Amino acid sequence: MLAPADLTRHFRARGLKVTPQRQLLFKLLHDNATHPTAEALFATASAMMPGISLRTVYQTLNDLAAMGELQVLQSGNGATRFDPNVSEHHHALCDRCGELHDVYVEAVDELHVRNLDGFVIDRAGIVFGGLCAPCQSALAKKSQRNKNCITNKELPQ
Amino acid sequence: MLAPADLTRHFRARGLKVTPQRQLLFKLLHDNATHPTAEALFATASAMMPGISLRTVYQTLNDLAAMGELQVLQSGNGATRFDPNVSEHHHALCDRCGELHDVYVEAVDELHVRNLDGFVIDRAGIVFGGLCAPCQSALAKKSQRNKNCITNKELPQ
DNA sequence: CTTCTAATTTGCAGAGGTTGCAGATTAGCT
DNA sequence: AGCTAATCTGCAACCTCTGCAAATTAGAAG
Ligand SMILES: [Mn+2]
Ligand SMILES: [Mn+2]
Ligand SMILES: [Zn+2]
Ligand SMILES: [Zn+2]
Repeated sequence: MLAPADLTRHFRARGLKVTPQRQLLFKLLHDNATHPTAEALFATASAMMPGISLRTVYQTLNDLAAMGELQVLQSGNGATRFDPNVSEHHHALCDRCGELHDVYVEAVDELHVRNLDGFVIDRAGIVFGGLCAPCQSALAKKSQRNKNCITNKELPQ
Repeated sequence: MLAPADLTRHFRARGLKVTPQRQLLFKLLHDNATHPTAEALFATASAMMPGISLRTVYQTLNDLAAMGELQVLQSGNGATRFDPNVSEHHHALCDRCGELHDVYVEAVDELHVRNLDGFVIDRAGIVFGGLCAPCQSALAKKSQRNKNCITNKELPQ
């Protein structure tokens, strides 16, 4: 996504107005690598601009996505996630904390794909599943704590 | 997903009952490559068994998914799609008709992933975007029809 | 075959995410 | 300062999916 000042230009050039609400969202999104949901942005925005409407957040996110300034991602559960990083990249989704990390994958378009059956590919999106570093430590600690405990299988029925 | 007869065994073995509703869904899902949504299955099921409840369809799909007999996919828009093909495969999503095609990709785990930052990957899901064969023909025909039309750019302002 | 009971089915209400709508407000041009 | 199209807001509505409780039933047991 472009910097706030550039977005301002782009919006005006398209006959769109640059309101305080939009400027705030431009700032909150710029360089934001958290892949926030609309609700998450709304929460942050509300703290800085009480009274801003969730509807406005959605509106602005949709506008930015339509302009190609945001990538739209589907988070496994419910809410859509918005990604200001529109460079070619992919994601690693942690099974434990649910966070999405940006990853860069090489030679994606050299993958050998079978059964295409005439389908013409023009892009690819990869989501890796696994555990992020912090969650690995957390799980390691937990299994350490349980080392002396009897397991379910060992319990008397 | 296993064949209906085998699912019946598995369900009974787990103390789950095999009702007519479930049997119908087993049949509708077996070898079904359409990646149907719950609503789609409900529509088909309703035609064959009037009165079946959408709630029951969801329940059975969730049970099957929990047993590992169905893969759960997120269709870009809203509804979850269910996939009885649980072998390792990926998908091609048509931009025009929205259908998902099964594709098989080789050497996925040999991809070079940068910026992992300690993340440990244990699986990958790839969605390719593009146009399926039928939609390519359809679009070719449409552009053929428009060949003699003046474009917007050429219109007198 | 009858009886029994835990599992299942249903219908409906309700949660979560997102959009349509219309009246009040305002950015930005003149 | 005035004008007007674009925007903001609040709310209702929509869609997908789940929780709940009463009615039904599969399948085991006698
Ligand atoms: Mn990203
Ligand atoms: Mn599939
Ligand atoms: Zn994590
Ligand atoms: Zn298509």
